[in-house]
Amino acid sequence: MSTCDLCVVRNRAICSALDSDEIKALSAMGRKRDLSAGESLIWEGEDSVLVANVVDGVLKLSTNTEDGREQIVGVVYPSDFIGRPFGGTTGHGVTALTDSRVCVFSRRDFDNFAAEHPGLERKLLQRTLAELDRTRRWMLLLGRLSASEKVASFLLEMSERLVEPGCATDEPGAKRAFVLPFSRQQIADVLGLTIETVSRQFTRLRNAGVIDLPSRREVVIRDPDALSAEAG
Amino acid sequence: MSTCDLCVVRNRAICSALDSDEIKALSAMGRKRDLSAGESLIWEGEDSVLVANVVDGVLKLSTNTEDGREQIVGVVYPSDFIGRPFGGTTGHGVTALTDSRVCVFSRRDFDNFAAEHPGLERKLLQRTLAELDRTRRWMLLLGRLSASEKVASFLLEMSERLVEPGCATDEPGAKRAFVLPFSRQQIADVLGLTIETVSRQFTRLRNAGVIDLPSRREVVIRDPDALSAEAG
DNA sequence: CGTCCCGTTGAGGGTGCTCAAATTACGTGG
DNA sequence: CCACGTAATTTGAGCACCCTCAACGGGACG
Repeated sequence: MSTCDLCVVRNRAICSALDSDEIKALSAMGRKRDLSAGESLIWEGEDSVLVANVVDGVLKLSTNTEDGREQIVGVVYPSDFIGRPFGGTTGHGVTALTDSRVCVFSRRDFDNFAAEHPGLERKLLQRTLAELDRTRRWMLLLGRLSASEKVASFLLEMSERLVEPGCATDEPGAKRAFVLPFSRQQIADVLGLTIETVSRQFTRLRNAGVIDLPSRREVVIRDPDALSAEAG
Repeated sequence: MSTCDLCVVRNRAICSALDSDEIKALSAMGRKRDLSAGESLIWEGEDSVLVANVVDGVLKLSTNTEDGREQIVGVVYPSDFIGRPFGGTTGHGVTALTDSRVCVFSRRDFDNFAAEHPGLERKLLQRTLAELDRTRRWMLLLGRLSASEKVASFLLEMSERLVEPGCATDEPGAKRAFVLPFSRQQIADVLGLTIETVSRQFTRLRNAGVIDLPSRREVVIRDPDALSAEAG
C-alpha cells in the first residue's frame, strides 16, 4: 500500500484514473512539498519543469504586465492539477495563497508516465476542458461586468467553493459564511479592479445589509438573493 | 483513400494523430458543413450534441449576459477544434465570422471513437492546453490593459494570425497588411470595449501614421514597432 | 507601546461609456 | 452604371464610473 492510498485527494485528483499498482509507480516519481502562503511553486516564463497536484490549500495562477500590473488568471483548490504538460514555457506563475501542500512531479517524468496511461491523459483532458470553460466564463466577467457585478459574482463563487457543506444552509436564501483565501489586493487582481474599488464595493454591500464582514478575511452572506440580483 | 486524405487540414487538425484506416472510420461518422458568415453552429447553454473541426473560415466563441452584453471568449481558425467532448452544456455559442466550412461529428460518436484512440485524445489534450494558455493571456488583456493597449495588442495578434506568409515582410519593421474577419462591434466584443472606443483608437493610430485603413476591413501596419510599444 | 501592514475612506480627475448625429461604405434595384 | 436605402462606422458632447493619489484607521506583532 503506497502513501497515496492515504491521500485525501486520492479519489478526486487525476490519480483516480489509476489503480493501486499504477499509483505506486506514480508515487515513486513524485514527492510531497509544503508551501507557505506567499511562496511560489512556478514562475511566469520559465520552462515547464514540474507539474503537481494540489493536496491542500489554495493557490493562484497569475501573469503580470511589464510595468507590474497583475492579473490572476486562475485559482486552484485541493485535487486540482497544476502545470503545463508537454513542455513549453509556463505563461503564468503559481503562488500559494494559503499554506499549502502539493504533490510534485518532474514534468518530463510525468509526461512519460502519462503517455503509457491513457486513462490519466483522459482524466487530464476532462479537467482541462472544464478549466477552459470556467476561464471563459471569467472572461465575460472581466470584459463586460461592472465593478458591483464583478464583486457580487466573486462572492457568490467563493461561497460555492468555500462554504462548509452541512452548515444547515442548503435551503436557498440561508446565510453562508466563509473565510476568504484572498487579500483585498488579490481580489482586485482576480476581478481586474483596484483595491480601493473592491473595498468600496464591500462596504457598500455591508451597509446595504447584504453581507457581514466580521473580520478582514471573513464574509457572511446575509442575503444571497440580493447578491444574485447584483451579479446579473 | 478517404475524402479526408484530400482535406486541407488533414495534417494540422487533430486528425493528424490518426493513420489512414482510422481516418476512414472517423470520416464515416462525420460530415462536412458549410456556414455563411453570421450563421451559428452551436448555441450557448444547449447540451453538447456535436463537435467539429474547422476546415476553412474563422468562427467566434461568445457568451452573453442576460441583458445582452456580449463577450467573445475565443476565435477559431482552420484546423482548430470546436465543441465540448464528454457531454455537459456548452458555455458559449459558436458563430461563423466569415463563410466557413467545418467537419462535424456527433459528440457521442466522437467521444466513443476517441475513447478507443488515445492518440486522438492526446492531441486534443495538447490543443486544449494550448488554448487554455492563450485564453489566460487574453484575461490579462481584458483585466489590466487600457483601451489603446488592447487595440494595439489586438492588431498585432491579428497580423500574426492573418498576414499571408511570403509577402516579403519577414524582416521586422516591414509593413504588414491583412483583412480583418471582424466588424468593429466584434472587435469591441473581443476586447471588452465599446464600438465607439475601438473606432476612436483606430483613427488615432491612423492619424499617428502607425496604421493605414484602406477600407473598413483592411488594415496595414505601417509601423509595427510603434504598435508593439503601445501594446506594452 | 510603537511600528508596520493592510484595509478603509475621501477628494479629484481621466478614461471610456452613453446618447446622438453625421458620414461613409455597401448591396440592391432601377 | 448610377441612384438609392440601409447598415456600419465615425465623430461629437457630456457624463459616470472607476482609477489615482493621499490620508486615516485598526489590528498583529515585536
